[in-house]
Amino acid sequence: MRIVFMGTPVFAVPALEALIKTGHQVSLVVTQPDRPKGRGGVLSSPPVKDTALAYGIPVFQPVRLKEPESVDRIRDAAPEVIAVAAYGKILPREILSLPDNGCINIHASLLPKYRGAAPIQRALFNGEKQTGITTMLMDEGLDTGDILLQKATPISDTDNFGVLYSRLSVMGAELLIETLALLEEGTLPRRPQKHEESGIAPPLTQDDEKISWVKDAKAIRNQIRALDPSPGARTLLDGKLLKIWRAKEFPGIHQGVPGEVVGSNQDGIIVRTGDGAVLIQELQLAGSRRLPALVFLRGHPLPAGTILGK
RNA sequence: CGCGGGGUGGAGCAGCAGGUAGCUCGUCGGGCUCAUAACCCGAAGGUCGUAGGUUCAAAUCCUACCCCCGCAA
Repeated sequence: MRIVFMGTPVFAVPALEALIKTGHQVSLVVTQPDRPKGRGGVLSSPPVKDTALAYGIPVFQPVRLKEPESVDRIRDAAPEVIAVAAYGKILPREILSLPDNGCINIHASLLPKYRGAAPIQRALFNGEKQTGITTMLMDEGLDTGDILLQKATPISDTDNFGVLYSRLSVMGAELLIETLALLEEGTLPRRPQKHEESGIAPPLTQDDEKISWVKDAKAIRNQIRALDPSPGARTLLDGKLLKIWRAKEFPGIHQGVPGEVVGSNQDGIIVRTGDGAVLIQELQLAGSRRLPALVFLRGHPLPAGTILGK
């Protein structure tokens, strides 16, 4: 089919590549404008743009989608369907109504749960046992469109944000291809969401990154892995920023107050929480790199009684 | 020129009011132990990111550059 693809971060790259390799005609790639990134604010292009250019596909980076010029540019690409993956903006009605077959979005959750910007992180935060990918026919709401296809994946103990993100990214690409195949066959199912069962996955804030040691061990551990490898769960050591990258629950500890280092073993540093304890296995002090706990301890002794978070 | 921290033996750190470097771990050799991620004794290993400069003398002061990292966007 002739397709306009809209997407921005690395999550969307496998989907774009899958479209190309499956033989669809991607006539235009729409992505966010280049933005200053990182130290020094160097202008950098979205991953999807780099991919599109590598395949010689025209790229369009509108500041405002609603502008008539933006709409015209996309209309000129004559899409039979618009495929959207983590584009980063709500699509206005003008765009939604352009293709005959509508706009199909890849969303990284089993809708109607976890609508919104951070479905993967929120699912991890909440300790979900599974999540998945939904393709849906977009409407003007926030991830409220009719569901086309869904595919679930279990969340394992070793999954963190990075791992789950890339897994879902690939799953999303596969499900998009499948969705388009059924669309072409005319056998694509479609069902409205059960809105009464919906839930929102709002973007992460700095508060979400801060570890509250009075929470229970399981919640803290889930928070830590929801933020690995970016942006990291943070606490303080001696007033300095300390990021905790990897931890697990450590049962059998009853002494100490929340946030107190109660000891260490060959596997990590044991910290008391509001309920139970966690074993910190990987961490990073501001200015330094992330280190396995034991290596960290060589240069930064953490005697029992040290209180994290201040 | 967005703000800031840092580059020291294999690893993580200290030393930085200037006088050729120290700690923990690891490595190698030896000892002790039923045993050990334990302990004891000994050893190897560093042109202190790079290039200049100041000085009788620089890891320690100055300049430029490279690289790593945190924040903010």
